Amino acid sequence: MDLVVESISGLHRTHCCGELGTIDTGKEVTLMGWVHRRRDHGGLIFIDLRDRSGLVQVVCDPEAGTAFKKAEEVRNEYVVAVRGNVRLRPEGTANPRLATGDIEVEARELRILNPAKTPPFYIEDDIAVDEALRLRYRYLDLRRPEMQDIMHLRYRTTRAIRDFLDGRGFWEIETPMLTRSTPEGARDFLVPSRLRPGEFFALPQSPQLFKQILMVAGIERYFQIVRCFRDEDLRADRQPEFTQLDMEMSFIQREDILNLVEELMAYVFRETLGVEIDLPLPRLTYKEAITRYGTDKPDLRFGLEIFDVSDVVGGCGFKVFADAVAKGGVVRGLCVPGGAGFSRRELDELTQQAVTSGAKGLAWMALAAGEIRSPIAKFFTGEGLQELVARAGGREGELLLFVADNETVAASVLGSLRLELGRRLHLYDPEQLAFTWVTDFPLLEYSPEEKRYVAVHHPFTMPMEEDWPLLDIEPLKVRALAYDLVLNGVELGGGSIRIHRRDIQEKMFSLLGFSPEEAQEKFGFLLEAFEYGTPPHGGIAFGLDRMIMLMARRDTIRDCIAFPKTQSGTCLMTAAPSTVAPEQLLELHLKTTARPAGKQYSTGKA
RNA sequence: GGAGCCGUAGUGUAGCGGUUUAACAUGUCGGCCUGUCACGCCGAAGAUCGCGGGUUCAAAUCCCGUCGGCUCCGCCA
Repeated sequence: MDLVVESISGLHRTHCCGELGTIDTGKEVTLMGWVHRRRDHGGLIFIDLRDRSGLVQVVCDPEAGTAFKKAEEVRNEYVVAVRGNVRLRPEGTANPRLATGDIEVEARELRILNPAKTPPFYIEDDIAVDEALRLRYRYLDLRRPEMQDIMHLRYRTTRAIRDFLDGRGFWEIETPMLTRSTPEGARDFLVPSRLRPGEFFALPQSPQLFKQILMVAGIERYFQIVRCFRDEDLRADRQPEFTQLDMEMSFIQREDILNLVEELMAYVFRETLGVEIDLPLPRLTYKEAITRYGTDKPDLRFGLEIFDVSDVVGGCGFKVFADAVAKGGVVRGLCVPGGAGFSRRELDELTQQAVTSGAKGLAWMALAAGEIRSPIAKFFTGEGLQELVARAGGREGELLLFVADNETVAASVLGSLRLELGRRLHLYDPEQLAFTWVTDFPLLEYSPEEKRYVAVHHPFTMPMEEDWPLLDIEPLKVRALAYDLVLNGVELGGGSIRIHRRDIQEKMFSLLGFSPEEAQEKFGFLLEAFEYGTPPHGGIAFGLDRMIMLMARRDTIRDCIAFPKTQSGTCLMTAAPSTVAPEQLLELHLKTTARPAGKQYSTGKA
């Protein structure tokens, strides 16, 4: 029998598959969806019909006539309409693993609305399939329930954000996608102007300048859920286009923003996940975070804090430690529970990781029963050893790890070891949500490449008032009114109180090495706006994709974006980017110096 | 720009110099089957081992290059 594709006409969907239950017994329903699976018993055919809401079993009996005939033709992922009656399943055939497992739909009419090719992978959760294939066939990947759940979670999250902010008097305002390239920050994506030969727009890295100008404009409370673009290399949690929740408020101070954001987070997590977040959220200063956790985005799901023994090893017999302290560095370490039992190989791996992240070496002491095993124990007196162990807080069965270096290196090495050990030793509950604020970031850091100071946050960040006197003396010691929100070791977002005073802004530019002319050239429109009555203001921006990633417990934001790019910045479904017709380039007054050679985006198979 | 891992029927894997006509599972196709739900049973088809070059009597297997995917460093105010 030739496959007959039929019209939807005359049929109206009455229910969704997943919402049917025993309460619907006896009703005539019309369902539309995809054939999830077909079980053909020769004289009886079962079809699991799937739509966005779930699955329901459809039974086709030979007595149903043409419906049975058509059920024989149907294959996986065919799009069909079924009209029939809901009935309780016969005694003993209910399926408790299926939400609709107590009932089934007895097909009276079956229409094949569209056939389908056999998909390259299963349309179900937990598939083990090459991600490239999923991206090539993203529309099939997105049919899988777990992906639909994430897309739905994302929608529910943005809806909750809008609800909350609307209730707090925020207005959502759109800002341009075609804007001006600005210095500082990431590499811009450029868009050539056809009407202005040789000139370019840039896609926004964030709406930063526009939202500040909206404050000058008297909007007072602005937010936007907005696409941002940064032409930098990709990571599991970084895409060239990503979505920010961007906010800005006038007439507020830091506390106002932190409090508001905490309530926002509590609201969103309650509404979407049903999770209660304890407020207020913990706060760490940047300095505390670096000292205790070795990073400015600490994972507070577990302790394993860094200790400092610099003052007790100053004059010790172990030259590596003593020299580090003498040169103004530090000796810090970790006290690893259960680590005394680590094998030689495990210690080598940790050492390797320490070296990879910048350490010159890793010293260790295993606090075994009644003895201390350590290659460096011999450099210490018995008393010195006791003091060291005591200061590290080491107890029997534990392993002490030491890094001696300058403060920056020691922090980053121990920070990465801490994370690795946390993972290895299962020191935390993966289900836990540990938020923390990190505040008081430095205003500036020195860039050896550019041989000048650069803004840690951005050039419009307000220095803390009590540090203003340091601006001229020790700029690197100036703290900023900048803050990050961190969740489980992931930077969710960051913001600052902005400079609204001209004199401070000028000081900032001069510290960054901009002459007044350069500042005018680069940010003139903003500076001009600031001359017309700028309210004190500040704001914050969140990476929505990362937030969804953590809420959905995924390892990459690619799973939280409907159509993401690969690590090399391409789209495997559309094969973007691509070459364009020579006429297009001509219109844009462009000539390329390169020609992409033998580009191939298929997965290698036809 | 750099480091590492991966690439074998549609899919997931095995094979890692020679008893291989490249194996297994699953999917696909055909037949049988009236209570299955990862249905079952029988049968069949399906792979230029990502691509190019080299070493060798002999390469899926070793080497080099290249393309693609992933992780990380640099980069990401």
